[in-house]
Amino acid sequence: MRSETDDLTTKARIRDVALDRFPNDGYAATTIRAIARSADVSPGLVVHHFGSKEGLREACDHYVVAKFRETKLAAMEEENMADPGFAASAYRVAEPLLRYFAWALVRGHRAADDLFDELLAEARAVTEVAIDKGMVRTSPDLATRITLQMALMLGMVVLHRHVERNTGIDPIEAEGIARLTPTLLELFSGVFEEDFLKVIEDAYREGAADLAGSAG
Amino acid sequence: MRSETDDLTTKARIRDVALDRFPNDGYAATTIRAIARSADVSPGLVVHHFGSKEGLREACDHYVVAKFRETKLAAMEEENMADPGFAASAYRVAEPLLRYFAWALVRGHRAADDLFDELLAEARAVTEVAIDKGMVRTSPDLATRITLQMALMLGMVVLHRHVERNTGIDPIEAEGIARLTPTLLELFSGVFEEDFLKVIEDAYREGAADLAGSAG
DNA sequence: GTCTATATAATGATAGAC
DNA sequence: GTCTATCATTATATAGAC
Repeated sequence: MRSETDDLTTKARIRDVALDRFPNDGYAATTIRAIARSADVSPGLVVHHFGSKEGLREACDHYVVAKFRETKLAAMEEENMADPGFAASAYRVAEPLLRYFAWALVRGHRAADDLFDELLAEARAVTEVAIDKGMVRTSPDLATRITLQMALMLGMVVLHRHVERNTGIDPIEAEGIARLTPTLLELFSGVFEEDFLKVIEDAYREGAADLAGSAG
Repeated sequence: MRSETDDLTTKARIRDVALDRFPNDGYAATTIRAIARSADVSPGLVVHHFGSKEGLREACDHYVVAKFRETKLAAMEEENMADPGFAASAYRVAEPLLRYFAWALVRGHRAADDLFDELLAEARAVTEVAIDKGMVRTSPDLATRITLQMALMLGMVVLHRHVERNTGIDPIEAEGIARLTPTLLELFSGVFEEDFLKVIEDAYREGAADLAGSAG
């Protein structure tokens, strides 16, 4: 699943290890030594490349956010606004990136805050178009509604472990979010205009059939 | 706002400080020394009372979870099931407790997992009754729907900072959750039967009027 | 770019006096 | 119950060789 830009410089390898460790083990528990060991380099080299542990963390932040933007924008073009209310494009990124983003969101990293606000601005724009087209319902306080829905959805990602524990489906995985989509549509069905709701439900059923066919 | 059981033993004071610090500063950054300083005791005493830093954390877990259960159960009795789908009773606890619970939920502490599952079981029971009474709609996969809604709502609490940043309303505060209720009702309106939705919307408007009157 | 060796600081936990 | 003093460990970051 490695992307075509296999930038496996040593520096990138260190960053990728940190990217994986920080959300899973926590910041303090992820020591420079542990990262160095996993990346098969010396602790000194980690510091050489990133200046400090904090520098490494910031490098991870910026890398993840940049990568997230790329993927998100790509997803936007291909299928524009299949289900605008969901900001579903936010989830079209690799699992480690999403996991890191969720972690940074909870810890309140600057870059993550900025990305959250960006996703929000985008969701606002998309939703306004969708309202004009009669797909999505308007609201007495649309800005708050969109903000809450974004926080709810990303919050679910943050608490994905509990969803997985209780349903066996992990919303942080691409397949998991797909399987949970019908239920999410049901939960947020009040946001959509009735006609459009039928359209996306049908679209999902087709997509599910496709998936079942290709995965079989 | 201190409860009538003012158990201000030194041990309780230390625990309260830790309760406040762990979610805000993180586990590692919350040193025994820092806790001791805030509680005006020696670092040695912290260890004397709780055995170790990990022991202190577990004491916090159990205290918060127990307190949460008390408050939740009390709220259950008085107004039974005003809006069952929301598991709103989960939010009738003091802000520091909710903040700690959210933190423990993200970190995956055992006691927090158990409480999450308990809230889920309760929401299931309440929802089934509500469905029988024609207040809430059923679902092709009710268990998943309830689990997702719980994760969404608690996830919003975990990401409360971002809601606050973007709307000026903080869902971790009692007043904040009250102000956000109409929008949450709107987002999840698809979950309720139409007649009942009107009932709770009216009930909210009355409540809001009451609040405005008493706060004016 | 990469390593080894080390300086410096801070932490969790212990021991024992009061 | 509460304190002071201290140990042992471990961490980040630096210095300098290769």
